[in-house]
Amino acid sequence: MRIAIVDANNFYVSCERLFQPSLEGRPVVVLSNNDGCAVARSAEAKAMGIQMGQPYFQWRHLANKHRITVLSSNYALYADLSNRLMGVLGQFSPVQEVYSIDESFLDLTGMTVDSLLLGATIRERVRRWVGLPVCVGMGPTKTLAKLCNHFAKKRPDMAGVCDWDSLSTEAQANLLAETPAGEVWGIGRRIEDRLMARGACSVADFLSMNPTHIQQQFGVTLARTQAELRGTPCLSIEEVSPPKQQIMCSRSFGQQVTDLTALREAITLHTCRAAEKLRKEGQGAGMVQVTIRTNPFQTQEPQYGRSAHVAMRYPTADTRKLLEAALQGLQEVYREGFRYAKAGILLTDLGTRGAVTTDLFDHHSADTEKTDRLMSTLDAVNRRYGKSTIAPGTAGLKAPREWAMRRGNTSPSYTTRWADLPVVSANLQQGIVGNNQSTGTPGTKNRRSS
DNA sequence: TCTGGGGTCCTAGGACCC
DNA sequence: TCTGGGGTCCTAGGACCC
Repeated sequence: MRIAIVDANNFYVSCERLFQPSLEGRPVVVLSNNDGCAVARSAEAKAMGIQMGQPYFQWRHLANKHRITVLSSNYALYADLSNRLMGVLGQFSPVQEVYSIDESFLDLTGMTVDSLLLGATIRERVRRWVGLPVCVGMGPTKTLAKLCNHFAKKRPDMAGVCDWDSLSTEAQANLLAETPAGEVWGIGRRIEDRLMARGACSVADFLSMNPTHIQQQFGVTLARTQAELRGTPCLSIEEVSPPKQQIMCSRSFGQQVTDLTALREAITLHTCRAAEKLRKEGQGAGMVQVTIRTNPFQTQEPQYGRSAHVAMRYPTADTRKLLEAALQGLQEVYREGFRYAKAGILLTDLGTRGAVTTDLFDHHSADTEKTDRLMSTLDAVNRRYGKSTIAPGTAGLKAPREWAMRRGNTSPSYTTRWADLPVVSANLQQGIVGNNQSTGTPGTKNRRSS
């Protein structure tokens, strides 16, 4: 096998820089929802000591002092650029696995091209056609390819491309000895600590451990990781993503809420979004789980958190039925007197809606063709005129909601909203769309060649 | 004052079966 | 003076990923 993994550098930051070139060479950080934590950092911001996942309030002083550009996350922009990136990468192999929003595995098995040349070509083409910087790692297994991708990012002399098989035996050994085991794909904080307690600090140390002991003490997953590092493939490329097993929609509130009405609004909106995803997947849910909780970081406040499971009679994708179940679950878990920080719903027991044995005496439970048509129409309207144009009454009418997400500094949706297109002049923009705040004009996503 | 939102897989232990 | 052996299914919790 020969596998490549292509991974964008500081993906969210690079997306922002693409439309704001003045940010090039300057420290930039993109925040998580609610402007909570750092989720993407430019090289300059990393050098200032800002950690991945670190809460904003802990490094706000640094941001002020060093004039760091701090942006709220703009998922419409990132998702669109991700699609373009994946499209270009797909041209380099018939077998592609889109692994995450900014990463893709490519199967290069049997190709005769020179690895380093191919890697350089991929980088050049993505840079030119999409505008994003990427690094390429290659190897005989996914885990080795990932490790090489790490090397390609860390070592300037590699020029963004690293192929395991092109390295000399000596170079391989040196890299393995220099690299901490925690950098390996599949070794997280906990396992790294346990490995260190056994004296294994580097990847080389980890490789020298007895596979049988690894399996016994750490489980089969880590044993596979070790085998992959030794060049034995255990993980294959998954071209078609297997059907989802669960769909989750949850959000922290911009500010904490106490009353049931606000929670009902949030749960309603989350259920609608989850049901939409469910229909996109072509599935139905057999179980709805509702969760609410207070803020665990506010240790001096009374804490409360609970989930309720509500079973559906049949796997369904009908927003109304799922919502009824969700609100019933919320009623069960809600207690007065707490300041809630987060609410969410989880759809599980997913199955194909067609493959249902209907109840002889209950003709109204399973999704009917009429239901499907209604839901399709609902989705079409909300796609056309913007999210929640049609929403259940329990979503509330008051906008903006006081618990809405905090987003201090979001960039425009440059590629998915006509009004935000960077090429349109200000006058023209006024003439065409006025101050219309509605989202995506239909089809914009597919007209990216223009 | 301020701490994200998704997912997956594996394992251990309990309930239950014959 | 004493209570088998073998199996499945389910769930909660822990680990990982981005």
